[in-house]
Amino acid sequence: MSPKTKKQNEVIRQQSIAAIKQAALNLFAHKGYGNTSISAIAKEANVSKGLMYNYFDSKQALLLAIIDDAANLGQDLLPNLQDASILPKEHLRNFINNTFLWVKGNMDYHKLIASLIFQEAALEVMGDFIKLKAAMHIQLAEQLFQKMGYEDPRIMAFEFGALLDGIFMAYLSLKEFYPLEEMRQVMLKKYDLME
Amino acid sequence: MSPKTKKQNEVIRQQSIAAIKQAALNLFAHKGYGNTSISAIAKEANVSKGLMYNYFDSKQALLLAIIDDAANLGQDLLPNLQDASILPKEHLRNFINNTFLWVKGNMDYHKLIASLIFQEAALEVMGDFIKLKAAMHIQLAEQLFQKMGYEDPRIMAFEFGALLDGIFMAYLSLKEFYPLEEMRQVMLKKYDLME
Amino acid sequence: MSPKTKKQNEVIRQQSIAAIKQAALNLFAHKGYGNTSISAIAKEANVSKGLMYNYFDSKQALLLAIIDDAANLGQDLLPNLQDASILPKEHLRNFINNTFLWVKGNMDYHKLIASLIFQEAALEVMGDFIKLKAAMHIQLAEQLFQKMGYEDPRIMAFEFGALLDGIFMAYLSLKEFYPLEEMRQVMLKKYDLME
Amino acid sequence: MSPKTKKQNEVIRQQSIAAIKQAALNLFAHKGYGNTSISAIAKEANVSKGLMYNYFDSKQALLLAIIDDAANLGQDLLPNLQDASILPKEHLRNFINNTFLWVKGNMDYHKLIASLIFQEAALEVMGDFIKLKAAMHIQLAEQLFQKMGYEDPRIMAFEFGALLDGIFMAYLSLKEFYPLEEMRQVMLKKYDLME
DNA sequence: TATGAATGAGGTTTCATTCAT
DNA sequence: CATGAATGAAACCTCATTCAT
Repeated sequence: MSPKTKKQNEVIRQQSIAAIKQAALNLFAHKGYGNTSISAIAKEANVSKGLMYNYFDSKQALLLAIIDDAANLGQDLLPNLQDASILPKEHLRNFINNTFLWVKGNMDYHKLIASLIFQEAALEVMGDFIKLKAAMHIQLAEQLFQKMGYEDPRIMAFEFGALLDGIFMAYLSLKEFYPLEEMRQVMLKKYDLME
Repeated sequence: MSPKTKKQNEVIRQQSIAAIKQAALNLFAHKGYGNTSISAIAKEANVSKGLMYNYFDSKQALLLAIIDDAANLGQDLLPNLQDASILPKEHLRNFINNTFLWVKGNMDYHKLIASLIFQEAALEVMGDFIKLKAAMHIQLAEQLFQKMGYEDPRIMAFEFGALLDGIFMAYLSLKEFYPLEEMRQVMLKKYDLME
Repeated sequence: MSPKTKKQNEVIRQQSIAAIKQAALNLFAHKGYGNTSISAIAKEANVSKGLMYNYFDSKQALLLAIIDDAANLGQDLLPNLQDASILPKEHLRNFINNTFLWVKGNMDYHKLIASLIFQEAALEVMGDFIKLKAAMHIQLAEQLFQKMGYEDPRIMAFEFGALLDGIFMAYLSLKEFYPLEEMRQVMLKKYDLME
Repeated sequence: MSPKTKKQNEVIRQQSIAAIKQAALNLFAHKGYGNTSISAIAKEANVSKGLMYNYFDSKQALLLAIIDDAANLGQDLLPNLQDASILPKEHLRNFINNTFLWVKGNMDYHKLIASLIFQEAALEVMGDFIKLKAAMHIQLAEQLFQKMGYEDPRIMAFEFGALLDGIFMAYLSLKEFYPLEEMRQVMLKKYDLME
């Protein structure tokens, strides 16, 4: 009966938004964006369809919000090259280890993004966000390889990126049957990063 | 006055079927299976919606027919390991070269299949066809690495597969901006297959 | 190579027409008019769809042609009341016996007509043909009952008609499980027509 | 500001469901199930096509729901033979009177069910529901005739059923032109049930 | 803030009918 | 006389979105 305080409302809002995003991510990742209906998301999140439209303008807006979250989460992976107190080798090792950790812990985000890469319509909507990120990774790797004195850092960066992408793609497909940990070791060994 | 001969009809049928498959492959690959309507396919193929259903029982049957074509095309890539007159090294070199050629020449097929990997609904329908094929490639690579005397052929095969997948995935995304030819050289060098 | 004579052509025509009607009757009766496609009829009749349209202007025209055949076949059932050399009792006995024979021998016709009775659209198309026929039967029975000296021949005729219709309706539903022969005996006994 | 209460929603739901069923029954009965489109039902019920699918999974499910309603309505017709305080004669009289009343008051239900009997496809879907019911009626009549001391109750029951079916069939066809009330009297007299 | 009944555009599919040969 | 490839209207159905409460 008594009206909720602003703070209480804000908490409720955040909870609802989080539940919706969580449900949507789960369904988008496993069934695909096109095969997931708003009704299904609402049911999974235990809210009404109407509420979803209070927080997100459209199904597409919901997708973009999720992608955005993924991007923000991913930021932490990037080593700060400006930090001169850390050796390039260490940077690379951290990057590899962090990336493996992130993918293992955020399979749904990774799966969703991967599934969108092959849809031009999706790519347009996502405003080059993905391509940009891929380019950034490659560039960063190139700089590290250069600092480490490798001969052809650009091509090495491409190889590095392909290896990571290919490993994670197979992992998404095979899941627990894929030797993910062994592949991490392979990568560390390949760039002479074993501790 | 008389009806068309059987041969004439067969030619017409094959032309229509080819046009429909071609249009569908094109749209499926670029827009995604779920985002492509029968109407769009019919318009692209310059036939009526109804005609598609003369030749394919459903949209899904059309997809399966296209996947089947891809599978048949892909058969030729696999080196015949039984052929003892060819060295393992040569086998591997051929496999790599053929695969690069195939992907370059059949980008749409590759894109379509890649896009389906991340859709569980699609995977079920395709009856493990894709997983099977992937497994076959890995197994084949493992056998070759073993014959070539490498130490841990299984993990090497996984690395090999990841590298190929990652390269092609990036290529599909970046197209002419991706250094595909240089990556082929990288692979040949990596396994000491330069001529 | 040599052109067929007119007579030969006429024979072929009649064969094709008969085959089409036969197939259509069969399918209409068992699957229903609405659930039977022209393709199915053509396949069942072993002719092309186009040929059907040579002989019948439309699916509906084909239905009407079949109904017409049924009507003509049914004409023979009606006893000729003008023939004074036959007693009313004998007329009635013949009518009953002939009707049972006809229904048993022409289940498909009967089933088809019965299924159309409940569809107003069909009734309109069939131009009151069925209502007329039913009325004729009732009127005829009424005349016979009158001649036989019964008290309320009109109501008796309605009862007579209802009994016949009800028996045949159940027979169509239960087929060999229905005691058709026994019901014929019931009717003959009821009107004191046993020989 | 606040959402509708559960009770309000339930009322709305039931109203919509009733309107849809009513419209569908009307059209199914008069035009036939196969000749009635969802669009037509929606228009007749003054709702959108989509709403029908909120409440019924398919056109067929809608049909089944209507048949189910008819079955429930029809339950009341069956006399309770266990009730020893009522004479068989009375039971039979009640059954006849109730059935005539029911058919007069529920012509559409009766017409629909009758029309479905002749469609094998429909019969399969309805899971022998209709055949079962018919068999029940016959069996019940047989028991009554036996208790009443008739000689051949089984055949009498078949005759009884045929008469009822035939009367109602003709009534559905001729409507107000059919002497339904007189036929009821005929039946009561026939089994010596006049009060 | 929250609900879910309702909508309607658009998707997949069927099939009577046409027509070039 | 005969064929069957092709069409397109109309059927069934789905679902993102709106809106009264």
